[in-house]
Amino acid sequence: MVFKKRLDHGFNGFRVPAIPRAPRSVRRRGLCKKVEDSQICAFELLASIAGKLLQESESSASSNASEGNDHLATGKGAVKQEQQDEGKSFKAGWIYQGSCGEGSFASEMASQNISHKCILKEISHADSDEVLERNSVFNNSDCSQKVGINVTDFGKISSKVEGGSTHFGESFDGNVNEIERLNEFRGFKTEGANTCSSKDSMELCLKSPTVIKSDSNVELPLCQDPAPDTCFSRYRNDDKLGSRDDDENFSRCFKPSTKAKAFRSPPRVANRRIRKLLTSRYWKAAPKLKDCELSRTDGGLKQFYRKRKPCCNRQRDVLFKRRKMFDQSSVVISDGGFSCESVSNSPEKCMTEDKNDTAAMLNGANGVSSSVLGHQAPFHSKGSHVKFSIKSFRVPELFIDVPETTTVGSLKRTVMEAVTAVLGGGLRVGVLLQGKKVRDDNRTLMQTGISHKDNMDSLGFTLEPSTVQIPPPLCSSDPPPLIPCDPSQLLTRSPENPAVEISDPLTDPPPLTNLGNHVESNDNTVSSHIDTTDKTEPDSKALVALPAMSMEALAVVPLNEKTRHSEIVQRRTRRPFSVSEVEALVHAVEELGTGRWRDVKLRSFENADHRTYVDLKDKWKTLVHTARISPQQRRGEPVPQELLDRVLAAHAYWSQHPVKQHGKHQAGTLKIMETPAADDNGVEGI
DNA sequence: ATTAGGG
DNA sequence: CCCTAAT
Repeated sequence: MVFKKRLDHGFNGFRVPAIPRAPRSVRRRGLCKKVEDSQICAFELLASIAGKLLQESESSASSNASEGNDHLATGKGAVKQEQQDEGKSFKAGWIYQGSCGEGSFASEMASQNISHKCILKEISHADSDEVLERNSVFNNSDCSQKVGINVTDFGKISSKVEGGSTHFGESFDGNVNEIERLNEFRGFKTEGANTCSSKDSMELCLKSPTVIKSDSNVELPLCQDPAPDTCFSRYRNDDKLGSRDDDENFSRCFKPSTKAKAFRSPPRVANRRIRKLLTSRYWKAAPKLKDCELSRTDGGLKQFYRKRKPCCNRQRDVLFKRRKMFDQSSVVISDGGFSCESVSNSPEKCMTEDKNDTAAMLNGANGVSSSVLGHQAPFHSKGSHVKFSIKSFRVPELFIDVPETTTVGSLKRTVMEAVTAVLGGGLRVGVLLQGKKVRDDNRTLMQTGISHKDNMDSLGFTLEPSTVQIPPPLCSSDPPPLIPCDPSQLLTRSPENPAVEISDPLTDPPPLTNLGNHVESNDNTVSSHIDTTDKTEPDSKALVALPAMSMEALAVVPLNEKTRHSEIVQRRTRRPFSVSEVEALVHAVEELGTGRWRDVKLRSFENADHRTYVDLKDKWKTLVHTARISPQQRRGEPVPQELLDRVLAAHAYWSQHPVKQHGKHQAGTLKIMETPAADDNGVEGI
C-alpha cells in the first residue's frame, strides 16, 4: 500500500508561508484568495515521460545500447526535433510529475548510486502484493479519466512532432478524443480485447506506472517483462516491421488478465525509471523496511495567494509561525500518483494554471518553487524600491510508502517526519530570474535586473535544501549525516551524479515568464540588464535524501481533508510609526476620539495599507504608555513631547467622554482642540 | 467587520 | 504586532 502525501497538490498539502503576509485587514476582507492551482498536469506528465522515452531511445540508439532498441534509431531525428521543440514541456512535466517515474538509462544506471539501489529495491518488490495493492488503487474510473486527459493532451503536443515521421507522432496526431479511445482500450467501455495497436501500446507506455483496466484486474506494468525490448521498441516493431508477435511478448510479460489483453507493460527500462522516480519520492516507513530512505524530490508545489503587497524591508522579520504547520495535514491514499481530485482538472487548466508550477518547478526542482508577484512601487521617502510578493513557497511533493500493516498512527508519524525533514531540514532561498539562478548574493537587485519591471514576471524564488545526503547511504540503514552543501551543486545536474537527475536534460527550462505573476511596476524603476545572471544550468534534478528520523514520540498529525491548507503565517514586518504618522494619529484621535479606530484609519491612514485600525489602536495604546513613562525609558524614534502631551490630553478627555455610537462628536473635538493640553499629567477634567 | 484588551 | 472575545 502506498500512501502518497503530495504536499504540493490540491488535495492536500502543507504550505510554507508567503512572504510577507498580507495585512490582517486585507486578509480579513477575503482579499487573500487561495489559488488552488492544479499541480498535476496530465499533459506535462505524459509529455515528460514521452520525452524521456524519446530521449532514451535516442540515447540507446546512438550509444548502441544493448537494450534492443536499435530500431529506435529510425526515430532519432524526430526525437531530437521533439526534444528541441517540446523539450521544455517535457522537461517541465517530467521534473514535476515524477510520480510517473523516471528512470535512468543503462549508462546512467551504471553510475547510479542512491537511486539505483532504491530502484532495485523497488523492483524487487515488484512481484509482491504490495505492488498489486498499489496498482489496485488505480482501478477506478476517476483515475482513468485522468490518464485519459493525459493522453489527450499528449496527443496534442505530440502531433507537433509528427514531422519526424515516426509512429510516435502519428499515433498521437490530432486532437482526437483520446480519452474515449483510451477508455475503450482499457476495456472500460468495451470488453477490452483491443488489438495491440501501436498507438495503444504507446499510450500504455506513456502512461503512468500503473495501468488501469477494468474488471478489477490489475496489471503490473511496473514489474516483469524480462524481455529486453521496451514497449517503445515494440511499438516500432509493430509499425515498422509489422510484427505481430508483440502480443505474445506482452502476454509473456504480463500474464494479463483474461479481458485485458490490451494492457501492455511499459518498457522495462521505463519501468525501472518509473520505479526510480517513484522510489525517490517515497517515504518508507521503517517498520517493514529496515532501510529508511527518506528521500525527497522537487516538485510538489502548493501555493496560496496573497493579495497584500509585501514589504521589502531588509530588516524583515524572519520569524515564522509554525504552530499551524502540521495541524491540518491529511494523508491521502493515493491512486498512485494522481489524485482523483486532480483528475477534475481540465486539460486547459493544466495547460494554463499549471504553467506556473511547471516553470517554477523547472527552476526550483530540487526544492520548492514559488510563484512570485513582483511589485515595484516607490516608497515615498526612499528611493526606488522593489516589492516582492511571493505568493507562496511550495513544498515539494512527498510520497509516503508504508506497509499496509502499518498503523494509522505510524503513518501519521511518517508523514510528520517527512514533512519535518523537508521543512526543518534547512532550507535556503534561491532566486531565479528568467529561469536562471542568480547566485551572486552580493549583486544588487538593480544590477541583477530584478528591479526591472520587465523581469518581475520572470522572477522566481525557490526553497532549496540546505542539507544533502551523501549518495551511497541512501538505502543504508544508517542514517547518513546531514552535510551542508552548495545548493548549486546540488541543483545542477551533474554528470558525476546522474542519479540525481530527474529531468530531461536536453533543454533548458523555459523562462518563468509564464508564471502568471502579476507585476505592479512603477515607472521610476531603474532599468538594468539581466544578463548579469549567471548562465548556470537550471537546477532541478537532485534527489535529496533526508535522514531517517526517529519514529517515536511524534505528535499526531491531525487528518483533516477539509482543511487541507495550513498556512504558516509570518509575522508582519515591524514598521515603527514615524513622527508624522504619530502626529496624524494624534490629530485624528483628538477629533474622533478613541474607540473609532476605523474612522481614524479612514481619516488619516486611508492610503497606508500597512496600518490597520487595529494597528492604530495599538499605536495609540503605546503612545499613551510612552507618554506616561520617563523619556529615558522610551525607545525607538523619539516622539516629540508636544505630541505626547496631546496624547495624554486626548486620552484623558476621551476617557471621560466616551464616544457615543451614533452621534457625532464635533463638540468633543472642539473641546479638545480648545484645550491646551500642555499638562504632563494629562487633563483630568475639561 | 470592528472594538477592546491582554499578550 | 498578534490573538481573541465580544460586538
